[in-house]
Amino acid sequence: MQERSDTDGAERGRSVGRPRRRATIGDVAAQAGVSKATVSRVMNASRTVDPVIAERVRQAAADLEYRPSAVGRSLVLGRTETVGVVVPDLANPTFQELLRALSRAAAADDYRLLFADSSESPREEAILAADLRRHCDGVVLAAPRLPAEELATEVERLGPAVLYNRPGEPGSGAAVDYAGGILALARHLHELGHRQLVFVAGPSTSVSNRIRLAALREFETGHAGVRLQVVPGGVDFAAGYDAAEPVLATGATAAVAFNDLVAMGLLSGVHERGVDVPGQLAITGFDDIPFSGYTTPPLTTCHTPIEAAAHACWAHVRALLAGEEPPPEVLLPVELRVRASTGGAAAAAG
Amino acid sequence: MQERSDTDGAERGRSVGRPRRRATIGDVAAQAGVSKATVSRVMNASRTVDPVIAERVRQAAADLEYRPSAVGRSLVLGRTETVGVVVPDLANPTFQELLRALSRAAAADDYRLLFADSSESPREEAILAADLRRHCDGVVLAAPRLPAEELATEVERLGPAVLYNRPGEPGSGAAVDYAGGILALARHLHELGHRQLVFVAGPSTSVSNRIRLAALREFETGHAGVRLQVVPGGVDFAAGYDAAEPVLATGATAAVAFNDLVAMGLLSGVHERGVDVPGQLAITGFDDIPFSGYTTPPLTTCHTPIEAAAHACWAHVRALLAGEEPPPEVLLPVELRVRASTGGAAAAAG
DNA sequence: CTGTTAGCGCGTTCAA
DNA sequence: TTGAACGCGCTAACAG
Repeated sequence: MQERSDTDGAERGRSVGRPRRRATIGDVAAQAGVSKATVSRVMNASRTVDPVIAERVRQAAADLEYRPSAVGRSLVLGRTETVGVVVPDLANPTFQELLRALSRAAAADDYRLLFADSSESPREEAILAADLRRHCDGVVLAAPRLPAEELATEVERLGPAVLYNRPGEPGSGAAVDYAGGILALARHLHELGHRQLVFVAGPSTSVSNRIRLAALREFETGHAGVRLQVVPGGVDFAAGYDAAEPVLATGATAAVAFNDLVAMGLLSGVHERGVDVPGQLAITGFDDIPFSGYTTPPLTTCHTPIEAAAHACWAHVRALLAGEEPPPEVLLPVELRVRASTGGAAAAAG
Repeated sequence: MQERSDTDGAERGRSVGRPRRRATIGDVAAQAGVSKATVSRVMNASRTVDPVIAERVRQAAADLEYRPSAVGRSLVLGRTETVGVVVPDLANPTFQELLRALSRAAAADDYRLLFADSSESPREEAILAADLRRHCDGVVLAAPRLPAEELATEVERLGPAVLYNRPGEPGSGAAVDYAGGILALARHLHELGHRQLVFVAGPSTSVSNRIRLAALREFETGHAGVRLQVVPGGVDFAAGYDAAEPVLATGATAAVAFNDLVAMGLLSGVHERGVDVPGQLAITGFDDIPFSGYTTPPLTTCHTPIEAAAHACWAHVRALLAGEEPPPEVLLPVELRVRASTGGAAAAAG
């Protein structure tokens, strides 16, 4: 009656803890009656081994549930077959897609990915990258927030390092054509008759934010009658939501948001204030995240080919790891997606 | 004039390729005029070392840009301080949040995460988990799709392995209370007068799908007059969108979707057919992903505490790695979020 | 075709 | 307090 449930505890411990030592190559060698070198050859599918012995080794490995240690292998080979990835914010669907696509590309070459999220902090970014790098063969820095000179130093120090969305900087693998995309959006709004524009900015640490802003300023100077104002924003839904009041205060008829998340937040914020979109305010986003087609109204935005970006970055990584000359930076073309948040579809039809 | 741009090529190669060998502990030892053991002690902040010598070592390390190799360290320590994570589909915001939170929890303990996406394939899942496991100290399997027996075998084989959303199975670290959540949704719909329900199912490989369905069936038997139908769905937006026709064909007045993504797709699909939500069809989701509050109408759903899930799973991992008895499985409470897609808010007010 | 040997980079005994 | 020696698990040279 007062017997403690030792059985339970033991069973549970056994099934989860597995205190028993994992088999090593030596154990398998002993069990199969061969040398470690032979086991190694069998495990690496070297053809220069007697089929009978090979089978014996495989049997021993199976019996002992032998799993070659990647650490031992990495040490002698001098490579881990692992690459690190640092993103500024995994909450952004853009970086999710990048991570996913990168992971698949890496897997196709029998590589794995170490992951880290810097939470938009440039300091964290450098620290995380250096930490990951110690454990793997190279790193991909997605839209790093570090200033150009520091970043160049980091890239140099890190060794194989590839940048995404840092066009023109050393180590750049691929970058979205933000200038082209923003110009397409601006032209689209201009054609619809908008002259008072407001840019809901991203973080000042974001290079792509500066590119967007510069493109808009250029558009402003190049088109008489166009006036551009700027309100601070951020990277996420909340930033856009909070920008609703400042945006409306500018009196602009069209808002260009840093990205789709900001645009969606702005949409929500102005809706609550009874503002009609696109009637009183047209809104555009950037990225064409999966949800942007299903807001109310659906969002006019720029589609960015993330999968192509991931493949370009991986090709760059792969070349560096192979000691080859990396391919030139890829400038990823964007595609305007006109939806109802600018009333563009109706205008185009009419 | 015809001079080739060798300078360019060389500079580029230098800044990216870094052919020169990375410094090892031996190099630092030689440079500082001490033994490798002393360098090791300094790098690991052992207090038993002369401050003057320690400083000399640090200087040498800085000069040589020495980065201790994690591989060498892992080999001798017998641990990598890395843990693997396998998710069925990173396109789902739920798993993004889990990965993010898990990553932060791991980082707090100076661990890193290896990442893999199984694309909903049970086979891939086992392969990826085994592969990751060779490179690290343990794995977290998020909502694995493997059947119970095979999964139990895998968990046993993998060694430190923790499951998310496989309640009651060996290795389970945390699981969302889907039964409780689905019942809350069903009761909510029942109170609003709905009797004809339709469940837009998830993948048959998903245990949490079976839990949802079982809970709904139980609700059906326990409440006279309630009729439950089931249509096949899936995990994403497209699955919900494609289910619009079958759902409408059932004649049900309320649809319970597998998750928020499916609910959003369904919403979009029935909208296109001119169906009023919630007037002609009430719709509920599950997970309360960030976008669910901003659809039109906003989605009634169940909020799941992903961060708590991640922390529970990490606590489990941490205990296993320390050789301690893991904490008991955590059943994560869900919270009903009533929004306009069921008209619940208005009904509650009226 | 197989075994022996050496060593990848590091932390940790044990002596001095 | 420091250094020499050893070994973690594995693969690559070389010899047989």
